[in-house]
Amino acid sequence: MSLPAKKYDVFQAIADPTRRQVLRLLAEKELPISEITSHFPISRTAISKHLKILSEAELVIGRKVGREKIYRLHPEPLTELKQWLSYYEQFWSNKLSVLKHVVEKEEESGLQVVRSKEEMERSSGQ
Amino acid sequence: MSLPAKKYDVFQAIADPTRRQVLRLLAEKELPISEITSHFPISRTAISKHLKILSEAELVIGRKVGREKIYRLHPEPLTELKQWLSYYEQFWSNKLSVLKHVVEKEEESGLQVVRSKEEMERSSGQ
DNA sequence: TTGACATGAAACCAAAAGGTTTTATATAAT
DNA sequence: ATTATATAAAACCTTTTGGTTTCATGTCAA
Repeated sequence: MSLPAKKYDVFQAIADPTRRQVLRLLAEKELPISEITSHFPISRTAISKHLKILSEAELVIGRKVGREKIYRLHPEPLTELKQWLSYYEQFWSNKLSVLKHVVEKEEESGLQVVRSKEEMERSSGQ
Repeated sequence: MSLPAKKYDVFQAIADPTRRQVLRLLAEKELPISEITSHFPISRTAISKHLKILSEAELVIGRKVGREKIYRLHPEPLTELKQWLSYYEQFWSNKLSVLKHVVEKEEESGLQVVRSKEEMERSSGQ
């Protein structure tokens, strides 16, 4: 009896450039489907499908108002992305973080680490 | 004449769960294709294709050593993802950032903003 | 109440994605 | 020299994706 099993996760949802643009739009303000569509060269139906996918990923929330369906941004699921990313941050970002890991390994191995001020500055440059 | 025009960008590259797992593996240490494959239930050829996609997105780098091709993580392109994400951080995360924007708007409009210490603390709670 | 508007839903389509199997080629080991 | 290993490349297959067109339905306005 597994859970509903969302068909679209955040990673898939943001993989498409059109959907990313839609998110940007909705970040400005909530909009009905027709208005969203007016920003794109594709059909209203296509946009509707993108919205359904974003909706399944819970990146947007739609509510019906009269004959319109108004969507707004719901950014919370992006935290999952952020967490995923955070794992890799240790590997790139500034050279300092690389140094940090070298140091941690050296500390684990019981070595004493001494670096000069000059070395620090060389390492932290972009 | 336009640039090479990468077929796969970071967003697409990380959309697939298998590719995300491959990245995780390579974060531990560099590995030849056959070893990577041994961690998955799919064929070596399939893994090879995933690696090609990751390679196009420049998330991994492969070098030939003897008859093996050894891949290692190259996380730099993830900065693009981070930048993309950073735009949305203002919208979710802590309530404080929401407050921050309210304040900015109020400041724009020339209003003076005064909040109590208690209000600050209430707003910053997870 | 009769259109016009906004969306929903279904049927359809071509291309891309994610696999497989088969065949070829270079390198290593015996 | 021969065989085993590691990968590359090509052909093929099925499902998913991103789009379209067409038709149905609910709501607003005249």
